[in-house]
Amino acid sequence: MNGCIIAHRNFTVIYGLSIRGAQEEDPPDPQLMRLDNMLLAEGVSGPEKGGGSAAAAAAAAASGGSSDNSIEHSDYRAKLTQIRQIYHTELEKYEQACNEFTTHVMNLLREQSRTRPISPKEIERMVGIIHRKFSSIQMQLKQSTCEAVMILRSRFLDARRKRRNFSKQATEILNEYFYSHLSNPYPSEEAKEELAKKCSITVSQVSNWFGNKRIRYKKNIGKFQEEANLYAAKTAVTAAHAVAAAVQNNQTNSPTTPNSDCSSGSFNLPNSGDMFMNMQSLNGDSYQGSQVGANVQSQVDTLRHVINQTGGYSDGLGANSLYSPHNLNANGGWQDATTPSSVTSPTEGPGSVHSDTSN
DNA sequence: ATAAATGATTTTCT
DNA sequence: AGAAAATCATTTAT
Repeated sequence: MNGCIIAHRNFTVIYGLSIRGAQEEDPPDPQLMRLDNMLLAEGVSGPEKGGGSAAAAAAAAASGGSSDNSIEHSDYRAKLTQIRQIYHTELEKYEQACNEFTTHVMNLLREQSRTRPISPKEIERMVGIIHRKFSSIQMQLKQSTCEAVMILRSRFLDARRKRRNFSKQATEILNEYFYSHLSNPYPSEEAKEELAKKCSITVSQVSNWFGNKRIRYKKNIGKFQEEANLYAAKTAVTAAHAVAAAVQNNQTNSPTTPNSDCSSGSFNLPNSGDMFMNMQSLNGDSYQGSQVGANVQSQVDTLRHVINQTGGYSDGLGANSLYSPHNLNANGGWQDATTPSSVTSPTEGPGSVHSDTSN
């Protein structure tokens, strides 16, 4: 009666068009087909799997110690076999009841046929009605079984339920990368692999982390200022060295370093982009131009925090870190530093600014 | 015990 | 495909 199909749309998507049955039902009910496919795929309605239940039960009953993966998996399998048993016994019961009922009705009709002529059409019609009724009951059984299996799956297979925080050093590494690439915190696939290796997590976990970090940083920048300063200071030394080296290398012609007053937060990406282009143009040799630009850009990011921090100087008193969301454009997205916004399609403008996150 | 932080998933948008 | 946004379920801090 309820909508297990609606509640778990994923499964309908998964099982909707997978297995082509050898026998096609006359009424090709798509819902019934989905249920059948799913039950088959989950091993509920498939072959009986002889020692499956015994093995699972034994494994489950073996030891109740650590919360390891194998224990949970066996537990899952035990419950699945339990569901399957219930399903099969119920199905058998329904089948038996159906047969008994039909024979009963047939007997009744036969008795009546003595007093009244009964056409075979009528008998057929009655049988059809009975079968339809019982098949609808069967479908309800299948549906509730599907629901149970899905609940079981979500109970055991949802990674959200066994989430563990990353190690301290892993978050350290990730934060370092994030805040030193604050203007464009989108690590490439290679960078993601590198980070995953360093943190001993998977690449998709790195992607998850950056997705969460970006959205949460953007949503409440004030909450992350402390952290930003901390990690900027942490990489300050190396960043300073690198920038110094880069500047020295590029100062063959002394670009007079105008160093516009971008002290209190008006440090926008367009500036960085110009800087990058200038350097590229005056560098002469265009090789690795993008790389140098990116490096300098990241250094600028880290240095910005250092400047803000050292500018405050009074470390016990003011602590008024008041720099603005420099890296975010008006729409609330990170500005793309790599694509210099070519003139081809200026379709989007600063339309609606409704970003007032006051929680 | 409740709120905040956090990792993972799902949905929506591009 | 990949990211943003919303949401979920757990861990951690208060």
